[in-house]
Amino acid sequence: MAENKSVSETVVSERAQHFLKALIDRYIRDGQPVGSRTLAKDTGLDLSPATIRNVMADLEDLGLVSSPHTSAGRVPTITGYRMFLDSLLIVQDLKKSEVDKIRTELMMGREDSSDLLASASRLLSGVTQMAGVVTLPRREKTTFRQIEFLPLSDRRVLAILVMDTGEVHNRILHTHRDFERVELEQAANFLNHSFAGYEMDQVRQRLLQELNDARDHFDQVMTQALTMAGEVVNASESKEDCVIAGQTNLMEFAELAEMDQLRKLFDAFTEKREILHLLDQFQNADGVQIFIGEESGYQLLSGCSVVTASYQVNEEMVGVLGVIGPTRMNYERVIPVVDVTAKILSAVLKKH
Amino acid sequence: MAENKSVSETVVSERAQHFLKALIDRYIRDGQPVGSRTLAKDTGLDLSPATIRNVMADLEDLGLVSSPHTSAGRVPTITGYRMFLDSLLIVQDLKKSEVDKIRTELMMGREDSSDLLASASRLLSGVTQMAGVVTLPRREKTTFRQIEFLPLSDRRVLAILVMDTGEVHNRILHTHRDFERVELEQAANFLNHSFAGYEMDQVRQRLLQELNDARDHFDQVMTQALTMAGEVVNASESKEDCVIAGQTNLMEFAELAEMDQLRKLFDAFTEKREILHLLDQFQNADGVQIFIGEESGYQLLSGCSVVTASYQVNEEMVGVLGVIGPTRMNYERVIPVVDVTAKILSAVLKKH
DNA sequence: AATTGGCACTCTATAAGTGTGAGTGCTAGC
DNA sequence: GCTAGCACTCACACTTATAGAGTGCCAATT
Repeated sequence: MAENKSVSETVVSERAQHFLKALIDRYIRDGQPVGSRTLAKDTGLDLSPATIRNVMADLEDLGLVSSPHTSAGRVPTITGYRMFLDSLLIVQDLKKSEVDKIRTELMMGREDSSDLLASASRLLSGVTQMAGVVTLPRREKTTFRQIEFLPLSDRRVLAILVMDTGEVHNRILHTHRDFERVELEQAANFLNHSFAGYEMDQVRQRLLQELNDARDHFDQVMTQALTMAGEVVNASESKEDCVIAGQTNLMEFAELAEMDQLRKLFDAFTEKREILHLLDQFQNADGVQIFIGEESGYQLLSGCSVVTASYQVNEEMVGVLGVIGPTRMNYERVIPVVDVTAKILSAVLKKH
Repeated sequence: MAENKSVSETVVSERAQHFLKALIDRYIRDGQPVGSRTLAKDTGLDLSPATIRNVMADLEDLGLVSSPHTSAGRVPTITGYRMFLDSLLIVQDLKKSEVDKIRTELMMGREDSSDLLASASRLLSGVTQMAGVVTLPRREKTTFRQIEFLPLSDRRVLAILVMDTGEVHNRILHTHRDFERVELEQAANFLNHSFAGYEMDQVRQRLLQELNDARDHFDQVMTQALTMAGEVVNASESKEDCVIAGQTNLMEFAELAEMDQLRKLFDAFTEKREILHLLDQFQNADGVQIFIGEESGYQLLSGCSVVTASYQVNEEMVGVLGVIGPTRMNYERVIPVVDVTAKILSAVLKKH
């Protein structure tokens, strides 16, 4: 029995792991440092507090738990959480009734796909009581379905771009002369034939090529059409890229009580860039990913965790959805919720 | 000199008013109860604290100021604020440079009118360091310009509604059969001829009439067209109706430090209904309106004030814009900012 | 060798007491 | 009508005391 506690190998005895899990479970429950007495009662094993203390000391040496001060209980560290998440946590499936609730909620007559994503976000936040977030399908991965131009008055043209996800973008373009309806229709026809079914980044590239060609041939109409198309494609690019819901839920958590941090977080939610950047990393990961705020120096998210899963359209992962909440969150519940939501969302998006 | 202090008439002596103004100015400055000594120094008059105390006692009897506890200075009451705002406050015009800043900011190449409103909201919040809010033009007041239908695949039609404000709404409709492009064009043509230039509530009414007529004549195509139009018109109705920016600025204010209240406020911002209802009251008021949170039992806004002005399109007041912040705000500055922004926004909207 | 009881020690959180300063109200005098 | 003076009040900051939770370590037990 001369195993574990070996030099620098992070081998943690079976029993110690059990205690770590018990501690984290408890800490997640009531958010206060867990003492040896409490823990002794929590685990099924009939051990005295003193024994637990010894084990805790070992865990502390390994950097898995720490105490805020000498006479307080123990609190999991980031690495403690990591171990918990990676190997200790066993998530069971969501209850059928809950799955159904999510499904009906998402099915409910959403016509527009951006409505759908927004309601997925709201759903996530509602079910978990934390902040829900859904990235819109990445432009590069979505495919072009259709473009149309409508003449308005006074040298203005309304350009409409439809993606295969059902997203619609429109933009009013100012042109240097009036266009006839037929002209615009022709232009749209051409563009639709050339580009339908291509992914947006290909579309953008080919748009440029064709534009050069058309210029070379002094083809005015075509040049104009391509320019207009380029404009609306680029505009669709810069649109807001994720939907966040239920931010205010985060105000309830004691660990985020500091106005200052909370404000920074909320500002990031409005700005969205950073959040998006963060989520994009998980774009191509399979299954549920968990990210603990401190892990990557994002001090913005210190005290927070992000639980994500990506969703698909046409077998291709196009977006990420998830939940942002305090690191001390109920993962057992949140993980399956995120997982199921991603799957259902993919299913709903597919058949539309 | 047996004037003021008369029975129930709220006659406040010239001098007392002067002190009230000085007190509020000071209170707005540093947010703490103002004592007689401080006030004595603040006013130009060379009076002793004791004299001031007497006057303050009078003001307190009139309910214009109050002290949090016996040995604290005085704080304005709601009625005190009201008097201050109604008759004591003199706002001077904004500096030319600031006006220019607002103008350029709003002019800056916004194509889309909803972009424009959003950036007005951001502008308001940026300049005042509080929350900015702009209601979208009221549907009933905006006029119908154009509607178009585009055939998508699989019995779906994209309906596009353009208003005279430049707003564009679109919606994917599911129909019970496929439509030819020409059919849809005819339908759109008809609708455009019949409704262009009418206000949206008229459009909705007449849509219903025509629908009945068409049903009576068993005119299938027309019925379908009118139904589709009705659908997109109604959808445009239910869209989110105001743009709020810079909410997080409110987190800085000590009087809103209570998480609980702040959360309710933020929730109201996301929900928007209540805010909208509040702002709609000022729709037709001329010039800058100021609303003190407590005044109307909206406990949601207790501790807050709302400064608004309405903006116009085609000589008609269609929307409201303004700023939400703590009652203890710098009105001298905020009022002209709101005023000017409303005027410039109207101007920008006009010539588009 | 693992477990346990006992004990001294540490540190927090809470309450209770203490001064100090800002500010008031009142009264008498200018 | 204004002011100086004075007694009084109250919040706030500071100190001190106390209780409680929990630890670490050691010696005893199994």
